[in-house]
Amino acid sequence: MSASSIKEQVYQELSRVTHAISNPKRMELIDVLSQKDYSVEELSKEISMSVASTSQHLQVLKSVKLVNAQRQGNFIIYSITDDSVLRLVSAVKELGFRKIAELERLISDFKADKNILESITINDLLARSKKEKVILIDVRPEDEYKAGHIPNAVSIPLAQLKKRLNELPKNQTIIAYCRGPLCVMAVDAIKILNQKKFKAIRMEDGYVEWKLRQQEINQK
Amino acid sequence: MSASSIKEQVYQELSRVTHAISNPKRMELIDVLSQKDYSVEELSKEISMSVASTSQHLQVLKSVKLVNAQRQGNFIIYSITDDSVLRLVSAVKELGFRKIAELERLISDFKADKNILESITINDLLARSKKEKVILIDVRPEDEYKAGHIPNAVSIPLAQLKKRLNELPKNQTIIAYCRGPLCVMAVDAIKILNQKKFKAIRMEDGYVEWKLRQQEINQK
DNA sequence: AATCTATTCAACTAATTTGTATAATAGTTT
DNA sequence: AAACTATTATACAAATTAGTTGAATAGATT
Repeated sequence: MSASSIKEQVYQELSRVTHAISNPKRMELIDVLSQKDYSVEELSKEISMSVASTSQHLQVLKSVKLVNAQRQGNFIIYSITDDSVLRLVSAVKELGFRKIAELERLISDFKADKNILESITINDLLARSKKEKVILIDVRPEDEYKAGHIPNAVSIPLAQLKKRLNELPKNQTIIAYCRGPLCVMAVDAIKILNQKKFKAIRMEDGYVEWKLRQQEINQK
Repeated sequence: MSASSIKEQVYQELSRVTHAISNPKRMELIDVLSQKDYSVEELSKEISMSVASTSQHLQVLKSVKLVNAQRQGNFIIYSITDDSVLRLVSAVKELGFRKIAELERLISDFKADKNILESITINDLLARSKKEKVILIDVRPEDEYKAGHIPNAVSIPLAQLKKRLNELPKNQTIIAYCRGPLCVMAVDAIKILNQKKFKAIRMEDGYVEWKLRQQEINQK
C-alpha cells in the first residue's frame, strides 16, 4: 500500500465526492441550499440538527467543493458551488426514485397520505403553457422566490395563501409548485385551494428542476 | 428517533445509493462494468481484490439496483442496471474532474507522465467526422468492442496493435480510444503509433461517453 | 449421484464515521 | 478596546464499514 497507481488515486478522490453526499443530512443540506444561500444557523434549523454538527457537515461538503462559504456581516453564508452539483443530485434522485423499491413504497405512501389526485411535471407545464395561459404560483418562502423562480410565477408563500385567495381566479386552473418532489408545501397549498373550490394542481418539480430542464433545452 | 418523517426516510434511502458508489473499488467496478458484463472472478482481477471482497462490493451495488446479477453456466454475470447509472457516474466525474484540486493535479501529472501532446473529446470527433473521413480505432479487448462500440470504429486491441500496423494508413490521421479518461490503453497505442511514424491522436472519451452524448443529442 | 467450481456467507479486527457537549476562535459591533 | 456572536475545533462514545480467511452453498458437469 505504498505507491498506488494514478487510477486508484483518481477513484479515491472521486469517491470522496460521493462520500460527501452519502449522508442523509448532507444530502438534505444540498437540497436546501439548491433553493437559496443560507447561514449555518438557518441551515441547522432546516435540517433539525445542532449548529456544531451542521457546521461539520458543511465542511465535508466544502472540502470537495460542493458548496462555497462566504462571510456576510456576522454570518457565514453557504451556497452551492455551481450547476454541476445540481446535476449530480438530480442524477442520484433519478436513479433512486426509479430503482429503489423502498423509495417507491415511501413515495406511494406519501402520495396516498397526502391525497394527491393529480400532479404534473416540468414537461407537462411547458407543454401546457404553450397552449393556454397558465396561472402558476410559487408557494415557497418569499426569499427563496426572490433568489430565483420559474418565469411568470407569482409568489404566494404558503403562510400567506389563505389571506390572499382573492388574488386568484376561480375559473382557471392554478398550478402550484415549491422546492421539488420531496417538499410538502405545494401539497398543503393544493389542499387549501381545493377546499375553497379553486381548480388547483400540484407540480412535483421545483425551480431547480426547471433550471436544469432549461439547460438541457438550450444545449441543442 | 422513533417515527421519522417521510422526507428523512427518503434522504436515508437516497444516501444508500450514493453510499454504494462512495468507495473507490465499487466505483471502479461500475466503471469496468460500464464497458461490458463480467463475472465475479474476472472483476476481482480487474480491480485487484480477493473474490470474496469483490463479491461483497457487488452485493452492495446490487442492493441499490446499480447492478444486476444473472447466472450463465457456472458463472454469475454482473451488469449495469441501466443508463441512469451511467449518467450518475458521469455526473460524479464531471464534478470531480472540474472541482477537486487534488484531481486536477493527478490528471495533469498523468498527462505529463504519459507525454500526451494532444487529445480530443467526443465533440471534437463528431465535428471532425462531419468534415473528413476519420480512421477510428478501438484498442480495448475485443469482447468489450463486441459488446458495443462507436460506429465505424475498427477493433484493434492494444495487444495486437504492433502486428497489425499494416492495416493502417500512414497519410491519414488515426484516432484511438479505449475505456475513457481513466484508461491508459489508448495512450499506449498512441505511443506505439507515433514511434512508427503514424499520425495518431488519442480521444479521451470512450464508448460510454459516446453513448451518453448520443442520448443528449436525441433528446432534442 | 458424486464431484467440481464459482460465488456467497460468517466471524473477526482495524479503521472510519457520526453526533453531542464544551472550549476556542475570528470577525462585528458598540 | 471590550463585548458579543456565529462559527469552528476538540474530545469522546457508539455505531458503521472494509477487508481477510476459511467454511458453506448452489448450481453445473461428469
